Amino acid sequence: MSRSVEGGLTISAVAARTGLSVPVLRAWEQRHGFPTPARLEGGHRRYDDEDVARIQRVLDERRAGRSLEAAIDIARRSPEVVHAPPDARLDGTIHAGLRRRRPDLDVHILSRRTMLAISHAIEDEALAMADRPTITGAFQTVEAYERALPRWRELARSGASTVVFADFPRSRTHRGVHQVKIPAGAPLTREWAVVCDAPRSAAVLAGWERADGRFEAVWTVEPEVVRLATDIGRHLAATHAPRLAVEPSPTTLPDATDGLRRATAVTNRVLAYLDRG
Amino acid sequence: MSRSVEGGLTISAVAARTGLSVPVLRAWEQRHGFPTPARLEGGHRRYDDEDVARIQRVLDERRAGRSLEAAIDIARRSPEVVHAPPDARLDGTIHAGLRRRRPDLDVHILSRRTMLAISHAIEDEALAMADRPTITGAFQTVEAYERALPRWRELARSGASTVVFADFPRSRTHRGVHQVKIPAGAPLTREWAVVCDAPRSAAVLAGWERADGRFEAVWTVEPEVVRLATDIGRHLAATHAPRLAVEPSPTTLPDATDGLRRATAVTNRVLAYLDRG
DNA sequence: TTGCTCCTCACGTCACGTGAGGTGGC
DNA sequence: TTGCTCCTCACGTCACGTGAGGTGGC
Repeated sequence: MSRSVEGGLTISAVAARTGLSVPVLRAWEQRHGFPTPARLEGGHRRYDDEDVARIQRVLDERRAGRSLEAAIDIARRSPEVVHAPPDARLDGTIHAGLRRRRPDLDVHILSRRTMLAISHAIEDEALAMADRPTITGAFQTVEAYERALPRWRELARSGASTVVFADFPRSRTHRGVHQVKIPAGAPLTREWAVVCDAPRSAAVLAGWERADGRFEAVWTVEPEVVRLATDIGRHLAATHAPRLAVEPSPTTLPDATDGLRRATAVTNRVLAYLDRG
Repeated sequence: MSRSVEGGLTISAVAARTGLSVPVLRAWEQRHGFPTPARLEGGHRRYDDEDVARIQRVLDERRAGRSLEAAIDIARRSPEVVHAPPDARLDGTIHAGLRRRRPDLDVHILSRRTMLAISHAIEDEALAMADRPTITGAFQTVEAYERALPRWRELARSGASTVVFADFPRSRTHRGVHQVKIPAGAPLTREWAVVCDAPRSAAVLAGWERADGRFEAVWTVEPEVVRLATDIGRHLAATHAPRLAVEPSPTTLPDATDGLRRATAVTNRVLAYLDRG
């Protein structure tokens, strides 16, 4: 667990947080050239958080029956997550936090109507799968939250943990929902986000409202991004409402192999909503 | 290659068409219980086309670095493809052929506007990936085809093979595009379909127009379904224009592991079109 | 009948984690 | 100094394909 003066992680620190043994880390490097940590002058390895994230990815793929070689190949190609320390000014919203760490995500300009369709699609999918999702929502105003309330009551009932942001008069936990008050003028006043983090129904939509009323948004079902969004939401809740006992993020990552089904399912729900309205 | 009187495939026939050896087929069955062919009274195995399709799926997953056990698990869970002989009356359109063989596909009622958005999204993705797609399109009328012509010229240039159905005056191959004349009154006069079959940009949309002007449609990026749609398209072309020298379907299946990226990419393109219009 | 298929037993190779054993930097 | 890390060499197990060897149904 010790961090060296130079800021890198020792091999035993990486072993501890990945569950691998020290010899395995060395064997992987020798046999597959992965990971390739920095070296001190004396030859000692120093890993960074990026290495750890990629190792976790390898372990996910191995659990899904992939050979070590194939899993490493996939982890190597997976986009880089920027590990920056949380910064209240830079990560004021889920959207901003995602974009800062995942510059590869495509951003889309979406109308309010489309935002609503995607939000409903994600919520429906979570309700349909009923796999105890960890739910996060950013609503701008209490009125917006109240319009969503019937659905969100149901979500909270079926879910493991629910956090919502809006301009509540004060932060509190009500009927199992952690309501976080957005301070006046905070970036969160412009955020519209829905995050569902569960093994079989993971999806995230996060956007901010521009002056013209349209939204700059990202959405995806990638497990790593969904988890990142959940983490950012937890962090924001802890910042703005430190006294709420918000549960930590789930320990297991959503199922990557199920992503195709989820993406198609969510999309079809979105299309149905847009086509109907 | 020999089919027995009972209609099943012998072990050597299956070996020949999958590329596996006969001992391997027996070893898989003994060690993993897959496949489990029917047995003649004397104990000889008899496989069916479904077994062959699932074996192909296992081989795809193995190529993607999956262990034999994991690959078999996936193939076991993959939905059944109904192997029915092609029937001109029942498979008069790509949509009908897909639904007959894949009853598990979700059907959606979509407006003309949404159909157009999905079609454009699939075409854009094929152009963006530029991985020599095999393209199939059903346009109802020559006017509809002509509206799409600029895009489809470009698709045909970048693609390996292009087939389009419309009420052309006659079937012919023009500038590398196989134009198939739809006979008056054929079910194809109501079909709207776009199929892009390529390793990294596979997707299919297939719908038929109802009396109210809306479409009953399926869309997906699943490799097996895309390939099925291409096959049905080839078969329809051969039926309606036997003299055109239409190339056979590609030999390699689209990349299953890339499905998530494709699904998200196509969806985002669809949303962009819908939001814009 | 010929050639195919049945079965069991066993082997060979490769992937991958683990451990020993002696060394030097942190 | 203590404990950690370095390295190489090697082993053990498991997954998986292949082959032999004798048999009986197609």
